[in-house]
Amino acid sequence: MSPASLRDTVLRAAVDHIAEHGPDGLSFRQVAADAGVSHQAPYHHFTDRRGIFQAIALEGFTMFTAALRAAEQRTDIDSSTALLHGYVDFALEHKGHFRVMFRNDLTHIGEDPTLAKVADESFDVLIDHVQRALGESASVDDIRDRTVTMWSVAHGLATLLMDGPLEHKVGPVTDREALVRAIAAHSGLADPTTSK
Amino acid sequence: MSPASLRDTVLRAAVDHIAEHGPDGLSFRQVAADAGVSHQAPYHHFTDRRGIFQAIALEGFTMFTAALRAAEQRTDIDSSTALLHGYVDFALEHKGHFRVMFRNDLTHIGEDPTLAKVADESFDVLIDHVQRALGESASVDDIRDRTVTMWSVAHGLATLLMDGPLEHKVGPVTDREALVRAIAAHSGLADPTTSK
DNA sequence: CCAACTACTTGACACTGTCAACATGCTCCC
DNA sequence: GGGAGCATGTTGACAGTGTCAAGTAGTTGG
Repeated sequence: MSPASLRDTVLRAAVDHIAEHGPDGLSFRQVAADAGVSHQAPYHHFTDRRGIFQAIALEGFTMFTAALRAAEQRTDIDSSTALLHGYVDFALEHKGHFRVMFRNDLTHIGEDPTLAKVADESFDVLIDHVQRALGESASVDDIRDRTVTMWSVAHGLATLLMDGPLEHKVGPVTDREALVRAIAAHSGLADPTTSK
Repeated sequence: MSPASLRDTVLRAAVDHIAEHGPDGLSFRQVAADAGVSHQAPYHHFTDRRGIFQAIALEGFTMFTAALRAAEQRTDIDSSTALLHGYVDFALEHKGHFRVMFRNDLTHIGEDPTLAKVADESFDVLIDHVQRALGESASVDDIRDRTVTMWSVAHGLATLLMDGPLEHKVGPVTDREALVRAIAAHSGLADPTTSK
């Protein structure tokens, strides 16, 4: 097994497991056993159990930033709706990462400057977007409030869709595209005067 | 220790612990020890570890429904903003419960009809509110979309405030009242009958 | 009065994360 | 070339965890 391979094997196994069963049941020893390696081998790639989560979150936020930036470039829908779409789609398509990224108790992001920086870049995509949409004359407070609004809608929708209570309550979402579009409209996100 | 007392003691200790350290570090044996009782005693009140979380979620959703209904009655602000306020305030004032309520992996709400029913009642407050606000003529789709929007904003804001990334990014929220009000306004939540 | 039940105990088991000490191969440098 | 150092892995041990099993007081009801 080449140098980076075991690390990668463990990481992918962990992400897959988390996507399906959540982060809590994840066993350090189990992933080691699944990789056909001794129970201590992963310790040479991650300082401890938390290290795996930090690595997953790091990878996740990196992909997240790229996904949001890419979504913003869509030309078929207004950029705010596109950003909302990108946020929700990423969460649902990368559950293994997303489930960890916002779990402070798992990552202790405050104690990991590298991780904090990468996470910041993701959020900056949102802030920059709002800033650009509102123009130079916008007040700091206005930018803040709109960013928080957009972020709340996106994050709330993503987590509600991912964890189930929403679908259980309002029925299965057959057309995510339409739902996201409707919510963007209803939440004032897609207002033509504030989008590109 | 009287009959219901140990159950209550364990429950309260668990809620307190979760509010401070999250649900994952919670140790069945530790709470038993803290209560000055043998490590197996709690099993007579909760079938297993999950049973504690189900009990917490049950209690949580019951309080949540009451809190949302109470918030809706406020007369100083419009009822949609009030509901948003109620949602966010409950989350931040009952972290120990809220952290568990939406963690399907902890409660397995689908396997517990009683819990599912109580949770449904909470969400019904939102649905009923939107239905009442939109009036009889509103289409099913419209009600659904607006409910999901409102729910997303509320849930997103609550979780982002609770887990920190928001405050870390946009600075500490000194005036939650004002922030909630601004978000309600920006997200078209305030007075849904005249927005859009 | 005794059988059933509730509330709780002690004891054991497999499993977990982590510390420690040891093996093995690769690379670098004198 | 050869040894030092390091990365990668191993086995062994430890305390702590959730949970099954069996036993013990105290209460209750027929």
